[in-house]
Amino acid sequence: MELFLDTIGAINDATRLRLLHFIDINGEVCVCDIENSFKMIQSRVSRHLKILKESGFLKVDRRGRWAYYSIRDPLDQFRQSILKEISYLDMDIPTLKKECTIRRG
Amino acid sequence: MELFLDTIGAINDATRLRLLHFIDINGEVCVCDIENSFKMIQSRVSRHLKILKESGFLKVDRRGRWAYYSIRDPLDQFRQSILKEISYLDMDIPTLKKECTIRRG
DNA sequence: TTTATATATCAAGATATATTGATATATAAA
DNA sequence: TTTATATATCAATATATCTTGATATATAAA
Repeated sequence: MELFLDTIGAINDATRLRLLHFIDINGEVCVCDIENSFKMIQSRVSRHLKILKESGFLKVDRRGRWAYYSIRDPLDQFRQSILKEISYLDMDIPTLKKECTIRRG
Repeated sequence: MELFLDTIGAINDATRLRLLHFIDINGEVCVCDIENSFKMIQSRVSRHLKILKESGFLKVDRRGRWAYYSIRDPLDQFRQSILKEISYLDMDIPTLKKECTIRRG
C-alpha cells in the first residue's frame, strides 16, 4: 500500500512526468544535463529525481563527480505500463543539452 | 496530460483506493451502503466518489433517491491494469453492509 | 592545499488536497 | 403538502507537497 502510493505519488506531478519521459527517451543523463535541458534549478531537479528513484522508476550510477540517472532495468509490468501511458501524453519535452562545464566522453 | 494527472491524482489517496477496490469487489453500491460499511461521513464519501467518477473509474446510475456507483464498463487497458494492481494491495476493506433506512430489492 | 564543479538536503513560504460540518436539492413516504 | 431520506456541494481548517534559496559534501582540477 505505501509502496503503491509512493509509486503513484511519484507520477502525480507534471514536472516528474516530463523528467521521466525525458530519461526514457534519452537514456542515461546526469543532473546537470537535465538542469541545462529543462532550465530548472538544481535543487528542484535533484529532489524530483530522488522521488522517481525511491519510487522504483529510476536508478543512479555515480561516476566521478556526476550522478547518472536512467530507467531502472528490469522494470516491472506495472511501471512499464505507466511509462508507456506517459509516452502517449502530449508534453513539452526539451532536447538533450550536454552543456555541463567539463566535457565527458 | 490533464486527464492523465486526474487519473493518477484520483488513485493517489488511500481512502479512494479502498473505495475503488470495495466497489470492484461488490459491484454496484449506493452512497449510503458505503457510508455504513466504511463508517465515513456522507460528504466525504460523496466527494471521493465524484473524483473517482470524473477520473474515469466509476459511473453513476441514479434510481429513485439513490445514486448507484459501479466500475465503468468498458474500462480501458490502463485503468484495468491499475485496478488489478490495487487488488494485490494489502488493504483493510469492510464487508458490504446494506443498512440504509429503507430496504430495496 | 585551494578552488570550482556536481549533487544532495534543509528550511521557509506557496500551493494543492483532504476532512469536517453546514447547507442545498431531489425524491419519496406520510 | 409536510416530513424524512439520500446525495451533492460549499466554506473553513488541517495536512501534504512543491519551489526556492541557502548550505553541506564529495570529487577533481589548478
